[in-house]
Amino acid sequence: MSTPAQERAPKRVSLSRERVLRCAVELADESGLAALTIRSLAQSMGTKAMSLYHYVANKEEILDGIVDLVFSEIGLPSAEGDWLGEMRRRAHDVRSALQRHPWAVGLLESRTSPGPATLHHHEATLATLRAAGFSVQMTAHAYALLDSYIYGFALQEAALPFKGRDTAAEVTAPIVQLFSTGQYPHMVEIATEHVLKPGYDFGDEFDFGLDLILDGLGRLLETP
Amino acid sequence: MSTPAQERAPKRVSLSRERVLRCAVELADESGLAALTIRSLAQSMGTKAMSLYHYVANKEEILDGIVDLVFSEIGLPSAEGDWLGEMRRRAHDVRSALQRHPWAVGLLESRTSPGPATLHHHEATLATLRAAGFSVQMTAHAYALLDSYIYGFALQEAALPFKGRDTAAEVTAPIVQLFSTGQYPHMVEIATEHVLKPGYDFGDEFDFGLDLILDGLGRLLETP
DNA sequence: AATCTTTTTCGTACAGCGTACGAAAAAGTT
DNA sequence: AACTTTTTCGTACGCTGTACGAAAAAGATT
Repeated sequence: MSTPAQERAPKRVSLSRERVLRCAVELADESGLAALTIRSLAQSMGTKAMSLYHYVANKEEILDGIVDLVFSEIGLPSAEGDWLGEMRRRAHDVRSALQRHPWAVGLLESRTSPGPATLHHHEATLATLRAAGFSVQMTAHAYALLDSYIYGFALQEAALPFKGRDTAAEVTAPIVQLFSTGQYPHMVEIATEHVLKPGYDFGDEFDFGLDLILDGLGRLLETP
Repeated sequence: MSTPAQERAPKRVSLSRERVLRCAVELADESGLAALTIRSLAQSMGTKAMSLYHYVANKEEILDGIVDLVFSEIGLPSAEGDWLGEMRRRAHDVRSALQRHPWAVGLLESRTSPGPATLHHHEATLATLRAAGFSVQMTAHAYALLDSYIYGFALQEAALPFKGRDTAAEVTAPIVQLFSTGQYPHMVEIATEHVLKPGYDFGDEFDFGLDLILDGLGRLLETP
């Protein structure tokens, strides 16, 4: 080690738009979206701020780019497979991608120009629903419903002060203590009888809603 | 008019935490979250930046505060009413609040300390579900599902480049032109046969998903 | 009315942000 | 070796949140 281990060695790598975006994702994953500044990104790539502007027009383009990069990680559903399985798998894939990159959820709200990976993803999903027999209208309804649920779940998950199995207790217990016998009896009830139970993971709630939705959609497909 | 009509008259008003937050909401509504800076907020109140810090500790507290203010606009569901009607009304209320204040959706992801109005809202919703006969576990499932859907829908709505009835065409038509006979046939299909139809409003999709979800929950309540 | 105390305002300053501009350096071509 | 193109980046500007301490205003007490 030449540098006295103050930070991750900024290994100098030949630049490119692709690499800028990949490093941006990495940096956001490690340190959060707020830490993703042009200067810090440049430093993590072993270069200087203004050098990046040869590959991206501005920061907006970086944000658009990393959102599309997240979508590119998600496998495309197949119109040939059974739609229920494909939609369930897709839902899980999208959720886990948004779990790996929690900052992406907050970015979705402000990105209005989808990238190519995003467009391909939408196209493949629509194709699968249409092939399943849904009408054009029904496909629009179903897609809006599914994505609303997935994004909303990811949004709530990103806002949680804890993450994963058995990690809620540390945060929740003192709050419950504070509220007990107070003005929030039902929140305390949910906390003590559900959240604080061993093995609790908010992520487990995902399948409940997903199955209910897919069930409802399946019902509508059968009885037109 | 003394000042030559350059901006909205910054009517000097006696300060208070309450008023700071209210003005912050107003400013974010009018000019977007990015325009909500300490300096611009101060100017809109006819005072100077540092004066605000006597009422709020920092900007984070302002963001927490305005999110809670949005929740305070939403009527509380009643545990006495029929749960289905109450939950439907609540869903619509939350959605329209997030439509009035689109910036709030993006803020939800980063706020981990809910304010009093938010807590009261959660408490009342949980109470209604429990009173309807849902078990503790089922209430947790139902709440996560409903809020995921509502937030996710609001998120997608906020990301749309158009808003309201018959406004999609202007934005969508040129894109369809660009893509037609191209690699996105199903997106074009949805656009031409659904989105571009007169009277289209993405907001109308909300009820489809909401009814499907409430239907599914009702079914689970009856057959335990 | 004068003095003292507390509350409220805000001028100045600083580090960090995105990025415009143009020069310097490097790489590629002839 | 000379010229051209591509790539790097030093400097500077206006913006951000906010630390610090002084100034001003308001209230209290004598």
